[in-house]
Amino acid sequence: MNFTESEENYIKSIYHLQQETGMVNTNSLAAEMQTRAASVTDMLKKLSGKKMLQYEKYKGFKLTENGKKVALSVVRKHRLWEYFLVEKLGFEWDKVHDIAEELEHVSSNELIERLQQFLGNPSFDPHGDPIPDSNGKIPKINQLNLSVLALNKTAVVSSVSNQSPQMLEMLKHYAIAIGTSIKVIKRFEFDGSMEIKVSKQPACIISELIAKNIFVHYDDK
Amino acid sequence: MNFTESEENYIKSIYHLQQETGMVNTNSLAAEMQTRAASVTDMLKKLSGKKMLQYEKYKGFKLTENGKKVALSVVRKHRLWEYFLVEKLGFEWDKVHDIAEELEHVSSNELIERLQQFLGNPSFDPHGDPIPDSNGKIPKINQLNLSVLALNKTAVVSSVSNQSPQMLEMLKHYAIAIGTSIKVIKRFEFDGSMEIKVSKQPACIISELIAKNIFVHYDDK
DNA sequence: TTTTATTTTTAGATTTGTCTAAATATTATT
DNA sequence: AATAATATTTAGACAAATCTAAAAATAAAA
Repeated sequence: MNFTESEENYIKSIYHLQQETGMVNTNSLAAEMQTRAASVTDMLKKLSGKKMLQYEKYKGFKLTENGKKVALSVVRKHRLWEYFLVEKLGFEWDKVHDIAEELEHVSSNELIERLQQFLGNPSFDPHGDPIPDSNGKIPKINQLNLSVLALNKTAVVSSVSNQSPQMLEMLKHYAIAIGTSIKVIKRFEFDGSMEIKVSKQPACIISELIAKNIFVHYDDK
Repeated sequence: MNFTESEENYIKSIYHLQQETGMVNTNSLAAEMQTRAASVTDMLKKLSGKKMLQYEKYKGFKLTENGKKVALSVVRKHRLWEYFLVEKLGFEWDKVHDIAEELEHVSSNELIERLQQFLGNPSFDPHGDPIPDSNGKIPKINQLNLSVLALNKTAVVSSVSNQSPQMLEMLKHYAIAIGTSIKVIKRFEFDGSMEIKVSKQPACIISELIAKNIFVHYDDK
């Protein structure tokens, strides 16, 4: 089946929202899409006509299996393009989102298969988010939030949930990136900040807010 | 100024047509765009409102200087993406046109500047067509048609005007590609066919039609 | 359990790009 | 120069995606 750019964007947003909440409601989707509830309702009808949605008036909605497939294919394209932009074209990660939003709607499947190969079949995008394979399978990783990592256990930064320029600036300052080794030396009860040790850096202190946006996994050597 | 995908496509088509004829008329543009004359008229009004066109009702039209700039920027993007698809992703040249038609509308200027650098600032796309630079300047090459190349003068294939799968198949068979050295040994009056010598290949005969689609230039060593 | 507030949907309008059919202009032919 | 043929434009309609304002359904509060 064929989808317009707008339909793909709605499907992708619904996918992201239902990851959190299971069921999605009109207003939250309107907020996510930066549009009006009335516009959302119109699109819901269209998508449910195309069997992308389980939708009951006034009750909320979620993607069908087919809907999920479409969502994953868009997410896959988005993340592969982000990887391309950062790794091949040298963009900073906070600059790639909007461009990938456009590239993800280019329709050729062969393009995306070849791109994936060209990039060396990456499993994670530059923010650490997993890249679904062509069957929609998502690579899993046992990650936990840095704010709950056991003391003095070395772990590896696997993803960062806030991808703003401000966050990037801070992470650069602390020399933290995806793949960096990190351990927590001490936590301070007063404000939740913590002393950490980043590989090859002197120990330093980060705020609770930063920690909550960093996910790590144990190095499975 | 901002342009829709549709506006960009019209501007690009007008550009290509006016290269041939100077002035463009409604019906030929409708044919080129695979649409109806009435739709063309509607768009002409819109583009002339945006000062992209010199347009007089019933008289024909052509791009303004600003219009040409927009056209060249779209052509640039198209050809850079074609280069990427062939050289980096390994597509055959007859498969890249439709994909580049979509990619050319991705709007980021930084993207295209970085792509150009990443590709090594190519001057010609995989079909031998020149790639305008960021100022709209088009690299020139003194090319002539293979059908009028002087006998026994070695030249280099610089572009091929028919880019169909059928043409590609023939060229592969003759081991002719962009950059291949070639000379004409003999012309046959009977049907315009000619005996040629392609580097490292035994001499062979090609039809007049093939020759007319191949452009060459003298190797300026 | 009414009343109030919130959420969601409908109704109707708007913009963009397209279409068909009819009207008008231009060009070619007798 | 009148008529026929062709090219172009207008008028009016339609689908997609959006919007505002109002109505209807649901949830929360008194």
